[in-house]
Amino acid sequence: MATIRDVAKQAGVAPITVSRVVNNSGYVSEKTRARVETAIADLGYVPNVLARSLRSRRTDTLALILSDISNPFWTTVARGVEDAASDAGFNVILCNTDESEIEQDKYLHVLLQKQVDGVLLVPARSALEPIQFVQSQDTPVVVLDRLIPDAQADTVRCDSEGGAYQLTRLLLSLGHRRIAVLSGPQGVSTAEDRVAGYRRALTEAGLDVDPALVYYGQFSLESGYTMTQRVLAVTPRPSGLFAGNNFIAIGALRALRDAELQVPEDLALVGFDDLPADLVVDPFLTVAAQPAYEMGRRATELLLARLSGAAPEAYQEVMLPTEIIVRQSSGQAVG
Amino acid sequence: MATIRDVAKQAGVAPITVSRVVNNSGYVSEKTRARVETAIADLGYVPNVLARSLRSRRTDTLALILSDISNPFWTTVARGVEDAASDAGFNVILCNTDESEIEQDKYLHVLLQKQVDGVLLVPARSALEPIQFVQSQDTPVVVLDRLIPDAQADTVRCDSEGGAYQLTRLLLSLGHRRIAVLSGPQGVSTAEDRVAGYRRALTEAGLDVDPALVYYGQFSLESGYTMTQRVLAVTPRPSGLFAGNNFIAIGALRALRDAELQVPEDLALVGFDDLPADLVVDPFLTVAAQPAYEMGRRATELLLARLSGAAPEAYQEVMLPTEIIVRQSSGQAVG
DNA sequence: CTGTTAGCGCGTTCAG
DNA sequence: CTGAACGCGCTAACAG
Repeated sequence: MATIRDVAKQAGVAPITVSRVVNNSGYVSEKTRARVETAIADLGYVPNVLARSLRSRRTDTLALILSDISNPFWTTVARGVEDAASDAGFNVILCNTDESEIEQDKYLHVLLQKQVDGVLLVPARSALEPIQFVQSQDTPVVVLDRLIPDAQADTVRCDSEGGAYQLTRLLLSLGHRRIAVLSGPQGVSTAEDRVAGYRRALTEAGLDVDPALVYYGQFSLESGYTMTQRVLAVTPRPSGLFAGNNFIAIGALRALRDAELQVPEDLALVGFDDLPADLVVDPFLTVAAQPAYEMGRRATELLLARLSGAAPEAYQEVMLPTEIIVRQSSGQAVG
Repeated sequence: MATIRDVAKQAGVAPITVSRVVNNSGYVSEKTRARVETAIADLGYVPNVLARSLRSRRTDTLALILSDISNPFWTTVARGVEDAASDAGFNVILCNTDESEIEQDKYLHVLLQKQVDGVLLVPARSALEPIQFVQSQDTPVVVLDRLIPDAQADTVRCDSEGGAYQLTRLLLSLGHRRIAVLSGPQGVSTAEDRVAGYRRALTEAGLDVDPALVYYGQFSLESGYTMTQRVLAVTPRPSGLFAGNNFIAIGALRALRDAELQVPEDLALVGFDDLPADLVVDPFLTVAAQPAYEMGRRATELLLARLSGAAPEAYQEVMLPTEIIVRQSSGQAVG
């Protein structure tokens, strides 16, 4: 609980000299530096960054707001953010919204109160206001993973539409004609884009989109389970299933197992987002994998560039490609 | 970027009055309150908690230092911490050490500089110094998941020894006589306790502990894979395998699959730490599950009790039980 | 190379 | 019920 003044007194110098030693700023002779360092060690001095930040007007802290860190996709994104921030000497505060705008806005408020230098936001919904609120406090934002139409902000995301298109094309090329899509919430761009890609692939193939085969729900296991049960009740039953994220895919697999249906024999399944190698013994889901770590890194680098003034004037829109990984769950060509 | 003074001026009151409105402290007449609130809204005023904390000497922030948030066990612990903290109006800063003492000590330093009110520490190694350092800054610590001998600090952990004992007994009761254990790093109490429980079960059953069947490594998939390969090279080959955590278990499963061995037909497998329902389609591992969420909650509640002075004088040592969940991987009785 | 002055934005203390 | 003065711990700006 020693302050900079205690150290200064002990070393027989002015507080600012201690500050220079601690921060490696300005000139300090070797001799005084040594004296100061001894005093610091003797007193067990730990600088108070609150006071530092209050004065310097920077906290070297970024905020990362996302839906749910327990989803391995977000865990990986967060690691990318953390690593990039850490390389630049920044800390990261992480907040889970569970897709709730209310939670999101609460967190934004708290974080701005904490004077974070920048915000990485995975928006719960496509609303402009939260972005504008952050910007009104002179704090830069990067929108991550999702698109907010008309937002004047940097964006880093993946090509959901394109990935969905390719996955659907894959099923079509294997001979499937009735394909259902189980997506996330309406109002979330990734959920909508994945349905859009699905539609484009079907339309291009000259097929009609059957509304009974298009589902919006949550990006959760429970929702995947329920939507799958509803799909299975449709006649004629589809032969292909496209899950809008990894949790929906797991929910679908359970529902299919409980209905005693085999994948891919009875139904072909493809999904968005791979599961990390650490978590699965035997990867067998065919997926459109997003470069989660890279997304986190890129977004953070962009934010840091804004902070340092190194970024170009115009807002950047970074779109990363997905990678289709074909495994067993999509099966072989049918009938 | 409006300050409390700007608001005061706009509302025609003193800054302290604004402070009273914002913090709901002291008396303010309805009329002035309304005027102040209008001014706050007009100016988009956001209080600066750095200044607040500097003055009040509390940040309402806790630190959580653990090995690796991408392990679902820790994700769940973190959720318990987050929820308990949030209920009490506290924020949590999370840091990953990857089991490195150097990283851990770096983070401790940063966190104390940030003036966190308390620390939840999953210690990378059984050293006293880090604990003492935190305490020297008048900051309370709760040691989480692991034991540090002689540490004068609250502790919340699970009964690793007991869980390991029961898992090993289970394998013994199924007729296995040669059982290998794949554990985490030496110097980490959970890794050592799990080996200790294994030893006790064998000894009690009148069996010798074959040193060739006891492995210390990392709590990682890679390590689990490698250790399993080494186990498989031992003659006579063991018929039972005890994995010291969930990642080691997954690594073991892969190694066994690559060696074209069936679980449980060729080898029975049991492990520590369950995988959350969200992540597995078909749980089949027999495990000693730890109440991860509960651990996080209890530890946080204890820390908060210390902060508020509500905790008893003496340091608490909370030990939670594990739950044995028998599934397919342990197989039926043999021989 | 070192020091002085001043003030970051807020809340505690004490006075009205 | 409201306000003035002061200082939390630190560093920017400006000397010397």
